[in-house]
This record gives sequence, structure tokens and C-alpha cells, in this order.
Amino acid sequence: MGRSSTYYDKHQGLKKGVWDPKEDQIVKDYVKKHGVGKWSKLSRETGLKRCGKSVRLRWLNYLRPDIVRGNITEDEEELIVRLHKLLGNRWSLIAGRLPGRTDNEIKNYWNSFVKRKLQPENPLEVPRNEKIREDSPSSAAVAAAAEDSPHLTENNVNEEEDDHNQYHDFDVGVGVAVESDAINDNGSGDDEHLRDDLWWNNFMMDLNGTECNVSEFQTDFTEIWESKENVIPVGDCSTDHHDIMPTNN
DNA sequence: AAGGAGTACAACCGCCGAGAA
DNA sequence: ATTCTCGGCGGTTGTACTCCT
Repeated sequence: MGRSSTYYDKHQGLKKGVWDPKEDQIVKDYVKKHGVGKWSKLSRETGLKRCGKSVRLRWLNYLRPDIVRGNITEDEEELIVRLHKLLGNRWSLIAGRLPGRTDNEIKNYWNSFVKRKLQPENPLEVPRNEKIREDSPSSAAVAAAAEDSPHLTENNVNEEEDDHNQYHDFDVGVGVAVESDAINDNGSGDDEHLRDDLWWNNFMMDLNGTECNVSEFQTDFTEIWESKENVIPVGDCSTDHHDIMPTNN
């Protein structure tokens, strides 16, 4: 899947393309020892022939221990649709509300699946390959969201995004709350949570001043998550971000 | 069985902002 | 004050895979 061939950037002597298991292990070992961040330093010190950006991407999208593998669940899909309605293409922020999911994964998911479903001419058509996905997403959920926001069709997503540009001043660097032991060893994991919560708090407060109705938004989540079993009740928005996620059994 | 079309997703690219030098 | 480096983000690309005809 993805890019198949490995090749070298002759200008910089950097390797590109698919990662092999040895490279993955080097990154894992380094992070375990030194924590995340300083990706360029990682490359230099380990002799990994990858640029820092590439290493960072590999870690965030594939190697992180808290990554959730598998298909997007119905619950997650509902959340994605509603968060996208609020935030637009702010994938890192959306991913920050879906523990274990990456912005890349959500972006791919949206581009390949949800947007197609939101097309008004064929909103509920099931894609051919959906049979492959064991827990295929809920068409009803997406259709309902499309009904809520019929302006969110493929043709005008960019216009919608302009409406969200008002949020660009926020600290968006808190998108993903990393929870691995390695990160906590480094002392940054808890801070990440705190900053995440702070951001979310600010976001909810600022939302009050926009055309989006924050109380309506909160009601939506309450209805969604409290209607399911084993859901932690939605508290105020200063609580941990897991407060809107069902517990895992 | 083979070829074409559509899909999933890993990875790259370009831009931007923050902090260091 | 300016330049450089690095990390982060969203957009896009490219290929393996799957299904349909």
C-alpha cells in the first residue's frame, strides 16, 4: 500500500519512500530513550537517512504506541462529521478529539468516504469497497449530518473553510494528545493533556461569539454520546477530552 | 482469467510560525 | 533586526489492492 519503491534523494543523500522495519525500530528506540521531538537530531544521531519531517510523520502516523488500528467506527464517524462541520479541514484538531486516530487517517477517511457520501445527488450510495470494511460507517449518521449542514458538499467545502479561518489564531499545536509511557517519561505527556484541555476550553468559549451556537453543539454531543451505553457523562469543557468518547469494553 | 476502474492509505510537498543564532 | 532551522499543518500524489465486467 502507498508508495512502494524506496529511493534516494541524490542531492541530500536522503532516503525516501516506504520505511523498512529496521528504520521503524531505530525511531522507536530513539523515542523510547529521548522522547518525541527533535526529529532532525534523531536523524543525525542515529544515522537514519531520513529528513526530520519524514521521521516525525512516520512516528505520528504509524509508530506511535497509542495509535488505534482498524476501521473508523460508527461513533467516530459521527464525531468526525460533526467536528468537521464546526472546524472545517482542521484535521489535527479533529484528530485531537479522537484518541488514537491521526490527522492523516481522518483526512484520508474524509476525502475518500465521507465527502462522497455527502454528495447530494447520491448521498447514501455505498461504495464498492465498503464491503471490505468490517464495521462500515453509518450512512445514516452521515446523511443526518448532511441534512444538518447541506452547505457542506464537495463543491463548497473551501467556502466553508473560510468561515473557520477565524480560528486560525488558536494554538493548534495541541492537536494530538500523546499518551505513551515513553512520552510521559519525558515529562511532556501530561502537559499535552493540559494544553489540550485549555485549548478546548478556549475554543468552546470563543465559539459563543461566532455564528455557531455552542449550546447547540454541546447538545448534539450529549445526545450522541449519552444515547450510547457506557458513556462517560459530558461534563464541562475543561474535563479531559475523553469525556466525549465512549469507554472501551 | 484478464483488464480496467475505483479505493485505501502511506508518504511527500509546500507553506507557515516560532524560536534560536 | 535579520536569517536560519525546525516542527507542524493541510493538500496532494502514487501505488497496491479489490471488485466489476
